[in-house]
Amino acid sequence: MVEIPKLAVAVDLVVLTMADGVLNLAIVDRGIPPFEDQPALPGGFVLEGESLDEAALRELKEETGLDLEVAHLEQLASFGAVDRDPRGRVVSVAYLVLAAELGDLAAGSDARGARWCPVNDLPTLAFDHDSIAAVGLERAKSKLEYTTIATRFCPPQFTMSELRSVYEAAWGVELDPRNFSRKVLTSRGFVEDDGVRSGGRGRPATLYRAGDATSLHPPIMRDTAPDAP
Amino acid sequence: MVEIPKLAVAVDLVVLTMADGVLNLAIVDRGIPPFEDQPALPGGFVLEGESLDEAALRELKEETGLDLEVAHLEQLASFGAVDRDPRGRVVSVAYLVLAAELGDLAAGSDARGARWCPVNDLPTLAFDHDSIAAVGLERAKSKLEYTTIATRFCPPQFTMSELRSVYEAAWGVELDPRNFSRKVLTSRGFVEDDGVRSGGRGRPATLYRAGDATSLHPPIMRDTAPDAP
DNA sequence: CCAAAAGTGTTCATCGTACACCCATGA
DNA sequence: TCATGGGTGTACGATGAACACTTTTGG
Repeated sequence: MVEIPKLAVAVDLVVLTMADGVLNLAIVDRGIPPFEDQPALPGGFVLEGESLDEAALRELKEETGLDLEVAHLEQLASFGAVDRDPRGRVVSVAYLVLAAELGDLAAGSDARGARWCPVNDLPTLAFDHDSIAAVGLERAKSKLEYTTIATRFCPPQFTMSELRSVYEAAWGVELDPRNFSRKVLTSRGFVEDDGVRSGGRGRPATLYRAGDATSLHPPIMRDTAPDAP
Repeated sequence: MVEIPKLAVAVDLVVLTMADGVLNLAIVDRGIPPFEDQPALPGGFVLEGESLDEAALRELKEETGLDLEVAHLEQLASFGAVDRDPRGRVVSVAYLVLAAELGDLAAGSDARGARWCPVNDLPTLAFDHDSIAAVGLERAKSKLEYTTIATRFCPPQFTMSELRSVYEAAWGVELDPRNFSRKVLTSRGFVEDDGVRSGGRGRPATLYRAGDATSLHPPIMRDTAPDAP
């Protein structure tokens, strides 16, 4: 058999959470070259004995302390430009992680620090991580339309307002609370009743938890801007 | 710096075409172990000096003679189970290729033969290629809904019936020719007028060519089966 | 003139949107 | 009882499905 070229394979994580009414991205400050001290996505190399998903889970745990109980993880895309890493040839498999609001991040092994950053105010990231983050953001926005992942941005119990604010923050629009509520409640399996929350001003809100359904039919469509005239 | 593990990286191609009114998948018969003589997806290892996309294009050219003039190519997903290849650790980046009807396939370097196979009558494939093919098929079906890729299954000039038959074959449904025509023609940029074809029985059909648009708003939705009662 | 294929017009149910209105609580 | 937030009912325009009907060719 001819010789098989071998390449370094990394996983990079686009970790999104909802905090203070805006989407936030997890960022680490690199503690080692290349791009030392520059912000980047959390991630690391895939080891020989682990699958891609296992590597993503391990990095997720190491960098954010999250596990799958509270987060949604899915593969995003792979990035393999020859010169994307100055150290040499590295193929990166990007993952998308969605989670409810978390505490502060603890810096991982080769990171100087880790923090949340509002997606509308992102710094320039190392490597091609700007592109990767952009792909992840767009995927998250578009999956809100036809899946129930919005519930993954919410705590186990949430109100209709909280769920709606996920859509509003991600899409940058205002949605009619009444029509939104109806749409969610008539989508079988999107949410289940789970008690009532009193304590705030105004009428107590019904609490919901995520339902069994993963896809939405019909979708909740955002008005993607039609072509310019 | 700590040592970086290196892995073999392959690209595998899910090449779909429309022939005889059904979707067909490109299959090669392996000429070398492992899985010698078994059917598999076309593909091969990524070389050190080429990007993932370049590797996919190269394999596409080698295995089918296609180039991007006539085909649509997009990344599908990456597969990285530790034991997916008996030779050792191989991460595979799968690509989806859509093309109009092509001639016969020429077997590539390490393939004994290559052929088209109707997707409803697929043999068991080597490695985890069954899963990869399934993901590719599902992706193609679902992209018909909200993108204009259906035109990629058609020759440069096509009739409305031909375009409709793409949807009917992929989804296994019958669509009303009149409503379908209206929907396509009112989606700006989906198709452009391109003459008339006479010669068959009946009224001559208008010819169309692919338009500029890539996404459809609103989508053409298939009735995904609602949850069982 | 008839069959076959392409395309138009019309009707009706359904869905999204906008918004008036009612409900339940804390201060 | 008022302000505040939560939720229902209703009217209207847009969209999709079903299908009668016209148009244009070949035999």
